[in-house]
Amino acid sequence: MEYISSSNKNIWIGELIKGRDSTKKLQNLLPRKIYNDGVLANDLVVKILGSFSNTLSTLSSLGPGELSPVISPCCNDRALDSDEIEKKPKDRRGCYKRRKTEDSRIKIVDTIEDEFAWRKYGQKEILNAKFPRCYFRCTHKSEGCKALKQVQQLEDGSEKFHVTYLGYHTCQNIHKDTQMFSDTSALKFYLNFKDPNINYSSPSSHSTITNANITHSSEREDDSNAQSDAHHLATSNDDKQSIALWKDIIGNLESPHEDIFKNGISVDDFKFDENVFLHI
DNA sequence: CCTATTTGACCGGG
DNA sequence: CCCGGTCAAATAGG
Repeated sequence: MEYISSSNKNIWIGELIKGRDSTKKLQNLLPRKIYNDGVLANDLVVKILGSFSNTLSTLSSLGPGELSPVISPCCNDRALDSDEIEKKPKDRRGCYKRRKTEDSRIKIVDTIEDEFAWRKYGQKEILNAKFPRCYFRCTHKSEGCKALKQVQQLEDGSEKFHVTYLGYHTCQNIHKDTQMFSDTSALKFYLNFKDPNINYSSPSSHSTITNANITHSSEREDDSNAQSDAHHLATSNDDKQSIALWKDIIGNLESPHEDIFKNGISVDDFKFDENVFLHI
């Protein structure tokens, strides 16, 4: 297996960013509601974006020499001596990489419900915040889907929630069909939020949000996720421009920079998340 | 049995 | 070392 060098890595990242940005432009060019064999064109674009984003975030977090199969130290079943008590907590050092904060979409909504199925994996008290922050990951993580979601209730008494989406869904069957909560109180009970009537000392809640798109949507949940409303921006469908973008994207994938693959890495070494180009 | 949630421990960036 | 993000054992519930 080939090792990654820092120069190679930058080339890879550059190519991926070009592909991702072209895909975003293409998404804005796509007319709404293009179906082919029941597949919505924008859904495909979203999946492509997801693959770009996930690959970029994975690649960005890798250091030199980490391209080959990543084996975390904690996952090595080092031989446990018999005198090593089983209750000893595991050494989890190096177990997880923190994800870059890029590609986050922030929304202010009045329900944490959206069309995706999420599984809660954590909750934290945040310093100087009245309400805890809840952490969710996609239910289909086992399929390799890296989408995450963070939820925190606003402190302005508006009963709204600050939701941050991180990463994109790459899973199949991403749309869930049922509503989990019928009303806000059940939802708040579920989230285990503190009683908003109690006075907690909370300094000026500054809202400096960087590196993210902010969307205020007070109406319904149907645009609570960037993946479903991104094509709102679609205005023109300039076919020539569209074709050029496709060529740009596919070209990036099929004939990558010579330097990338000259060291014995072949395209066969890559396994794409989905066969997104089959229908195109 | 299985899957989902809870919750304190753990990790790592700043 | 602090704080926020994640892990994973214990627990809940179908």
